[in-house]
Order: sequence, then C-alpha cells, then structure tokens
Amino acid sequence: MRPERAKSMSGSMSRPEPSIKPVEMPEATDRRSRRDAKTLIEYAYKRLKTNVIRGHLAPGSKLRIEFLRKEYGVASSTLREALSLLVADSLVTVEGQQGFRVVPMSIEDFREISSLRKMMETRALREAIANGDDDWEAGVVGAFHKLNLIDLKRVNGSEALVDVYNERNHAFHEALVAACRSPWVRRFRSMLYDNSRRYGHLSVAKVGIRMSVQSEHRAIMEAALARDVELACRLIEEHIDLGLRGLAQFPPEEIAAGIPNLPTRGAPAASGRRPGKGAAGRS
Amino acid sequence: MRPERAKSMSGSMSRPEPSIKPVEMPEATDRRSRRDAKTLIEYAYKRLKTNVIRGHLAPGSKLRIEFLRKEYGVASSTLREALSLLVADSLVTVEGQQGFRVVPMSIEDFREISSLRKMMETRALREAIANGDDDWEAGVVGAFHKLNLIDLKRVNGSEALVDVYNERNHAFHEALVAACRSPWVRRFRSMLYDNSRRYGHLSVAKVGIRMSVQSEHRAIMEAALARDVELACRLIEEHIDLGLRGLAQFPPEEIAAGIPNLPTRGAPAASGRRPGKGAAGRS
DNA sequence: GTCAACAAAAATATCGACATTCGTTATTCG
DNA sequence: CGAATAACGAATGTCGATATTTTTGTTGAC
Repeated sequence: MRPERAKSMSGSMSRPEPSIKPVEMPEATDRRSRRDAKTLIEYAYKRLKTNVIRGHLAPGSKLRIEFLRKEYGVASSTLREALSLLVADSLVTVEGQQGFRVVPMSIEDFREISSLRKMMETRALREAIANGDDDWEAGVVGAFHKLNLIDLKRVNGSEALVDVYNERNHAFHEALVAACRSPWVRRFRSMLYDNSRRYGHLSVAKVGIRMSVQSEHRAIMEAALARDVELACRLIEEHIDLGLRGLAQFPPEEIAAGIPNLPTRGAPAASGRRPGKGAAGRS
Repeated sequence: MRPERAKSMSGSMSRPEPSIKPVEMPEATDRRSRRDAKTLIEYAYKRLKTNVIRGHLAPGSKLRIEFLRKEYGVASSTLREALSLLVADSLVTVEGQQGFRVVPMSIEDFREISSLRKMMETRALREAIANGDDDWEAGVVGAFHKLNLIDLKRVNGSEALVDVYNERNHAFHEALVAACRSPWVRRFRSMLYDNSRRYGHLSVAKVGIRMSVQSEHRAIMEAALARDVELACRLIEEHIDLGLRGLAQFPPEEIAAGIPNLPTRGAPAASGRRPGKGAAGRS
C-alpha cells in the first residue's frame, strides 16, 4: 500500500540501521501529516504539539499568531484554534489580551509531573494488566522489540536517531497502558506524559540516554506480561524517578532555557524578545 | 466602591433571606460577565461553561456553531475558539469534520471522576493544610458561613436558591484547597470538580440536597482548621462517596439524559435532532 | 420492498480584512 | 535629570463571507 518508496534501499546485510524512516524531518513531516490530518486545524495542532514537545518552540516563549500563521500556511483563526486545543494538553497557555505562550519549564514542574505520573501511570498499568488480552501483549512485545533494535551507543549525538528513539520510547509506554479503559486516567496520564516528554528530550540532549534504560524497559515489560502488578508498578515508578534524577543536577536556569543551540524551527526569536528592529527599518 | 446599590435594602430584621443577589439569572449573567470579561472569547467561554455544568446544554448534544453564534452574538471563529478552550476542561469534545459536542454523562463516568477526585482532592487538601496561613483559614470560615446561611429546607424546589447553593458550595470547596500551590494538582482537581458539578446539579435536581451535607461541611472545615490531615482527608472522601451514592440508584439512561424538563437555554433542540423543518421552508 | 446512486441542504472549516488593545519609544513638563 | 504622558507600531482579537464536507432526502433500478 505504499508503492512510493519501492526502489529506495535494497540492502541485505544481517542487521542494518534500524530502518530509519525519516520520522518528522522538517519537510517530510509537513507533507505526511498534512495528508492524513482531517482538517487544517488538526494539522497545525499536531505540528505545533510536536514542536513544543521537542523544544523547537522554546519554553516560555511567546507564540505570535502572525508569524506562525505564515510559517504554517494557514489563516489566523485556524492557527488560533489549534493553539486553543493545545491548551487542553497543558502545553500552551493563553491569557486575556496577552496571546499564547509555551508553558515554561522548571525543575519543580518536572518534580510535580513525575510525582503525579507515578500515580497515574501505575493506576493505568494496574488496569491494563488486569484487562490486557493477547492483542495487548502483542503490542507491548512489538513496541519493545522496535525500541530495543536501536543501538543506544549510536544514538547519542545523532539528531535523527534521537528522534527515532524518542518516538519508539513513546510508543512503548503507550502500548503498556493501551489496555487501560478508563478515559480520565488515560487523559491525565497522556497530559502528564506529553509534558514529561519535554523534559525527556531535554535530558537526552543534555546528558544523553542512560545505558540502563533498555534493561529497565525489559524488566517492566516482563513484569507486566507476567501479570505481576506490584512489581511492574514499582519498576515504572523507579523508571520515572530515574528520569527526574537525570535533570535534577542542572541549575534551574538551564532547565528553564530548554534545549540549547536549537534552531527553533517554526519559532520567531529566542525567548520573549522582539525579532529585532534592524532589517527593514526606514528611519 | 459600589455606590450602585446604595438604597436597595435597608431592612433590619434579625436574619432575613440570605441576601440573594441573583447569581446568574439569564439576563444578569450576560451583562455582568460581558463587562468583566477581557475578551469576547472569554465571555463566550464562561457562559458556555456555566451552561454545560448546569445542564442547560444537554450531555452528548451537538453544539452547532451557527446556532450558538447567533444566540451569543459573536462571530463563528470566536465561538469556535471558546469551545476549543472548553475542550481543555473536558467538558466538550471536538472531532475532525464532526464539530463540537458536550461530553456525555454516565454513571461509570461519575464513578471514575469520584475515584480520581478522592486522590486529587485529598492531595490538594494535604498541601493546603500544610501551607495554609491565616488568610486561608479566614477564606474557609467565610465561605462556610455563607454556605451555611442558606436554609436547605427552603432550597429544594426553588430554581434561584439552587443556583445560589451550588455557587456557594463551589466557593467553599475552592476555599478549602486555596492554599494548595501545586499547579498540576490544582488543574486536575479543578477539571474533576467542574465535571463532578454536572452530576451534583443533576443530583440536586433529581433527589434534592441531603440534609446531612451541612454537618459534613462543618466537620471537614473543623478538621482542616485543626490541621488534622488524616481526618480531613477521610471526611472529604466520604463526602465524595456520598455524592456518588446519591445518583447510583438511578438507571443509566436517566443519567445520560441529564436534567429533565430543562428549557435548554442556549441549545438548539433536545439531543441530536434538527430544530424541525417547518418554519421558513419554501418547497 | 430494499438498496444504491444522486441531488439538495445544512453544518463545518477556512480564509483574509478590520478593529482594538498593549507595549515601546519619543516627547514634554516639573 | 527624572517622571509622566502622548504618539507610534506591533500583535491580539473580532468579524462575516466563502469553500468543503457531511448529512439528508429523493429518485430510480433491481
């Protein structure tokens, strides 16, 4: 069903690079998601969300309608609605006559998120383990396998591989709780997870991925499949704590700044500043 | 600072009717909130939120832009953005080319909300009791007093008094956790509480207010002021459970239907139906 | 009588122009 | 020289018209 990439790579090595389809390269993303998004609002919403989570839109920065409008090629109301939808995810705030803003990052924020995540994640996991059927197991095993195919040592440093890793890591954790049916738990968990991903990306960018992560994932998966609720919950709590600890060492201002040296794809200037007055001035 | 209502009531009776300023009568609300809303979006947002929580917009019903647009006197994009903001509160859903919809109600939904509310409410209360200063205590005592001024026996039946009661009940519970600083806990608690208010209103409309509620409130307040965390948490959990039990007796379809015999202020027809074809047809 | 294709109608989503508000800089007054 | 003020520019918020999509209603064939 996807005849487009027929003659791309015909290698036959034993285990080549982990089939990196260019997950969200700047161009590819646009085309793809614009196709399978039902509406332009949804398209803008997803793209904005990705960029916030990845840190391409700096934490705390102002989201100027006019700029993003042109950048994304949609009307102002369309973009505005997409941003409003992003408020539901607690990734963006909006205030009276003040416009939209990326939610700031801080270590206290990450602490609270991690703490609540432990509640929600375990609750979701409990339920998933109780309800999980064969399909759920298959999903977990599959997602873990895909995640495990990535050679961690090679990830640190490579932009593209980092993206793939983050994507698959996300998929694995989703698969774990896929069998949880409670809508509210799912919603809260999802909000918290999305927010925590921002810190996850930051952590990867700053200190790289810790090597123990694969074994942690494996242990969690095995406990879940063995239906050992208590163990699985304990392990996932530790997993969350380790993520927190990885960032706790940095000074607050470094965390608030987000990922450094990032070309801020789709964002105006760095933080709250104006784009600079020079350029086309006429005085 | 409010010279408007200078010569209104000069009574000097021992304890008259509990000074019912018409909290959100259909007209008054519009004027008032339209004034102190910074933007039209905020105005529409608040008004829609109130109507959803009160059940004037039936659970599960479709929110037709064109209809509400005229009703509220704002442009379609403005209303659209207000609705998008309501998605953040989990009071409204939006789906692809399908428009907006009031989130449905069900007893399972209420169960999950109540369950999660117990987590969040206790967590918020714990923190509030730990941090609470004199202002917090004053706020709690004041809110309780106002709530307690209402004669419950007289409430059941009177539309206006029900609104006042619900409003003050809300204020009391807000005051209890006002000293909680954790943004995420506050946010989640708030979402859950708003949603649970829908069921609260339904409960009041169907079975009236249980007479024990005042003593429950008093006990919670006293425990909180005495800084008895464990007792306060236990009491509030019981409080929540009692609210749930009040509705659990009804058949599912009655709960899904929302408040009966309500003129659906600001809503088109009852549920998913069209407004009727007659009127200005020209065939 | 049931189903399917087609046409009409309604509702959603999208757009770009316009009005309003806010923050900044330049100016004036004490 | 400093503070308050006024004009400017930029960004937000608001609007109604238009394009697309979905739904409804009807006709015709099997």
